[in-house]
Amino acid sequence: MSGPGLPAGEIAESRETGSLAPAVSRAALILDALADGNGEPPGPSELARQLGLPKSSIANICGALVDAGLVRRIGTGFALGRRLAELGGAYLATVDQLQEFHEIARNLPAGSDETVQLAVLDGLEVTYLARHDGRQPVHLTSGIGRRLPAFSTATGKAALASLPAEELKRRLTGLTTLPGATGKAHATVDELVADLAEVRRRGYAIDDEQTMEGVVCYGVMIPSRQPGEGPYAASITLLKVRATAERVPALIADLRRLADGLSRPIRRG
Amino acid sequence: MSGPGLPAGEIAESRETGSLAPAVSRAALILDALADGNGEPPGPSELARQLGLPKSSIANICGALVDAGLVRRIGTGFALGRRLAELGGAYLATVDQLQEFHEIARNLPAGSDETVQLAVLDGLEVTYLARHDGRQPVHLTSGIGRRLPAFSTATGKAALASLPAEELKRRLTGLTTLPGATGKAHATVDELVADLAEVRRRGYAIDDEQTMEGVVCYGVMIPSRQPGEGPYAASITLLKVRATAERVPALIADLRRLADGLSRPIRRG
DNA sequence: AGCAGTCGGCCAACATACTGAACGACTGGC
DNA sequence: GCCAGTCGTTCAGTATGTTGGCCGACTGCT
Repeated sequence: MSGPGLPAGEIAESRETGSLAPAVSRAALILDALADGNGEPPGPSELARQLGLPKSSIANICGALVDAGLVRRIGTGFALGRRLAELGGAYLATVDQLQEFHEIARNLPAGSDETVQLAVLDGLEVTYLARHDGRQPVHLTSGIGRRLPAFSTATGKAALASLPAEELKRRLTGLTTLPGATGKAHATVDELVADLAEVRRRGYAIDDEQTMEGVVCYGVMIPSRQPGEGPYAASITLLKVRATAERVPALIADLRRLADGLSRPIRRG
Repeated sequence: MSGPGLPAGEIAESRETGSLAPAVSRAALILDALADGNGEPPGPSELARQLGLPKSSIANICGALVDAGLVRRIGTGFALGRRLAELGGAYLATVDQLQEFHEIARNLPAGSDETVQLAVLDGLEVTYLARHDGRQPVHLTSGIGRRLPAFSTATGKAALASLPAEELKRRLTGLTTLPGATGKAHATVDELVADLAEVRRRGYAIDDEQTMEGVVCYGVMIPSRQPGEGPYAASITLLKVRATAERVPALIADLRRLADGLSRPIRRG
């Protein structure tokens, strides 16, 4: 989840500057750092080094986070706490398309056998919100809450292609090469823009082994019912050997069905 | 999720007192309030009234939370944000029994057809961490991250029964009647203690229509591998009409298998 | 064992984040 | 169409949260 390493102190400054509640912004940075951490739970000193913040402040904020259940203590170190699972679940409960997604995905004629996912675009990344596990023995999926680059996933490209040209340009300003490009993924912004034009023309996005070798994804954009939420996208993931000439059109039709079902009815304003 | 209403101002004081980073504690209170909210997204005034805190402070903290992605703006109101789903997912990823749970639950001879859940005990409540959806058409489950009282659920009672007598007594001090008791659920602490003794003797907990009419749950305790984490518990949920004399022993055996599988191997210290 | 390096936790002085009141805009009712 | 009530936002003074330094304890090396 972590990006390329920034010099200590800069990462904190980048979001903390001018906040009206610095302690809260710092707490968020701490949570992000704990979410990235893979090894042993870091203590106050380790966190202070990573974030470029005073050791005492870290200790104070972590103490408050522990009291709130957002962070738990492991020995003298810190790790994410239970209440985050609860709050994450509460957030997902506010996405009213979620339950309909599961209902519809279960009944798709072709797609119900495969892995179907729902994601939301945020800047240049997508966050996966729901997953329908098909009946295939191999599960090729990202977990709920996983964050992936938008430009190398079918969901991300479908969502990016739906943005107004100006908005897309704004999000790409300052970038010429795309970070973390490996294998078949796009390496430059120009390649991405050309692909997105193709997506708009075709009506759906294709991730042909860009995320993982031997795996293809098809994605369509789904308009959000909730104001202020970036566009959603749904995708079907399957092994490339299963993506036969007769199956793919059926899957695309299923994605259209899913998009229709999640777009139409509006239950609350 | 919300308890009985406290007078405005008291709920905030109850956790904020003496915090070394008040803004962070207040931010956690705001998140909890947003998680409880069912209606329209509340604005600063509404939140200030609920929590008994100054309106300006709420606005400042919410601004920082929005910048961090933990909260999103809907018009002039606030709702939980995307990053909570990511952090919740990151927390679940630290529970290394989770993936094994899914693997084992899928292969249980009898239980794989039913709804199998994994929960963690926290005080007098349980938080559901994972769910295996059986092949039964009706899904009778709480969502991931849902919080329920420990004394009326099979998971909660299995976990409570595993606590040392002193620890259990400590958590129950000050209580004589159990809040929110309806229908067949225990109404008094004495009833609960007697039931827990029965659970210890029997080896597993039973929720016989205490949570929902027509639905029974069987639960077993699962020791935690992670220091500082309360005991876990697994349960199998099914319609009472399906809980026949030949099926129940098989389900109990499956729960034992699940508990064994999640207890034994330790991969990281 | 002895020492050096680092750890987490604590305290008082300072800078700063918090807050109460006032502002402009809006909605609904008499 | 006017007024009352409530909304969200802004601003300056002060209380308060932040912080650098210090302490005691621990671990790993020589």
